Amino acid sequence: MKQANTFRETKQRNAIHTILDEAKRPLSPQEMLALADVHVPGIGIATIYRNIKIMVEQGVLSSVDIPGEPSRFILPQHRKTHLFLDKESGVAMMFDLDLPGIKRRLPRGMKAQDVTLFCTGTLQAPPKKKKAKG
Amino acid sequence: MKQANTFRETKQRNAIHTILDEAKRPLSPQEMLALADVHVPGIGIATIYRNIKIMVEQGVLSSVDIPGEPSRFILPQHRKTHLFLDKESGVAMMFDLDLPGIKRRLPRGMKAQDVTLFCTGTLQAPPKKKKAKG
DNA sequence: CAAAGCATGATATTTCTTTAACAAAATTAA
DNA sequence: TTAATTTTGTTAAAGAAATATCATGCTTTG
Repeated sequence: MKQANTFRETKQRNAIHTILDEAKRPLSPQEMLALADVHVPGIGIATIYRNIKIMVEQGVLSSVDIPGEPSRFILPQHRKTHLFLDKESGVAMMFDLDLPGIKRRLPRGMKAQDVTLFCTGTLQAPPKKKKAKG
Repeated sequence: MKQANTFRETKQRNAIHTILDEAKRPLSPQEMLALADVHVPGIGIATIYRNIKIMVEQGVLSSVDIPGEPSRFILPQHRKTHLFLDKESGVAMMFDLDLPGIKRRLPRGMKAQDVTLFCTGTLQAPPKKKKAKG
């Protein structure tokens, strides 16, 4: 019998979702490939792109554009307003920060819909979290 | 006698500089082609890219990266800190705006070298300037 | 104004990111 | 477990931006 078009659960698809959930930051397709490869050795770049496309259409993934860089992707629940990019490592992070009345402070004629900070510099490694009973 | 490697003055090169000087905003190579073509009909895209490269090396031009867009270029004397992009028209503008102590307000671990606002929305046409005796 | 050599325009090529094609493998429903 | 259908990995190919090539045209210098 012919089935309706439905999505299947695969190791690869689960791995892609897992690494995005754990990263909590925007990942490039290449970063996703490297991280997913730990869970599913041999996973191919086409699988990454294929699932990015599908997940974005489903609304499970959201894209993040960065100046002069390929797009990154993040789970919507991890998305924040502003961006920080460590240009050495290519690691991108998002963060929130209130900029009160920022839209009203723009020059005449600039009616902004979105306003985000884009910062570049160096990311210091956060102190290791102590595990309970660790 | 063999000449030292020197730069020559051409219609094309002058036109490229002129349009950048008049625009006072970041232009994409395609925008530059269209605008320069008014001054020098038939100018080719290769000439645009060639001169962009040369002028950037000379420090006469400075590049401006925009998320999800090809690079724009601006004369250094027109460069400002922040960016506004009209996504409809593709027109980019720069502006200054003080964000006091912004670097100190970033989350722990983010040591920023550069902090710029990136705004998208709609650009309203500025009111026409009246010329003296106009 | 003539020779030397840089610049131009048209086009081919490169580079990088993303998508397509397809046989084989994996998943699902019965 | 079987049969149907989706997914995967490999590899080719598409798209877009930027660069290289090269015959011809311009600038410059003497």
